[in-house]
Amino acid sequence: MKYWLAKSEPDVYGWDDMVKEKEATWDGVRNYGARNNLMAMEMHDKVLIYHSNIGKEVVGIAEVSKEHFPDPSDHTGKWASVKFKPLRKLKKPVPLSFIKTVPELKDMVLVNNTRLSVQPVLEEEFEKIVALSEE
DNA sequence: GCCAACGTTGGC
DNA sequence: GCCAACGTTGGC
Repeated sequence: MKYWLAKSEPDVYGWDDMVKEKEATWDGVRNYGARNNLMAMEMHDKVLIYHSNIGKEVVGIAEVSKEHFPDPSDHTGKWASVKFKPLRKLKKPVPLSFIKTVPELKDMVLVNNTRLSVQPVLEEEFEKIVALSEE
């Protein structure tokens, strides 16, 4: 079981849109690092969904419901896409500004490489964020 | 709206 | 293969 974090701008496609559609196709990723992460995902891996720009917070947990396949929005055949199924919304969103103050989370890619839109998360980090969302 | 950080492109 | 120029992302 692996853990990930995926970013999305909520005014383009956010948590609520995922829930409405029951399953989200994560396409349009045009960054090699992010693509490599998409391709490393396996069924049922857990994914934190993060809202960038508006909110700047982790809002929910999803799981991988379809492993990588060619990105339908791409015609070069270079890019990959996956599908996520929303599992549950966090009781309380966990904002980036707060994550930055938590010593256990200071090494998260989210904090150190703000521009990577699909990134790995350690199990401890994942658990910590879930715990923080329930305080 | 600005700007820093980073990734990608293209000239050499 | 290096590096400058440029474009994009995303926090503030």
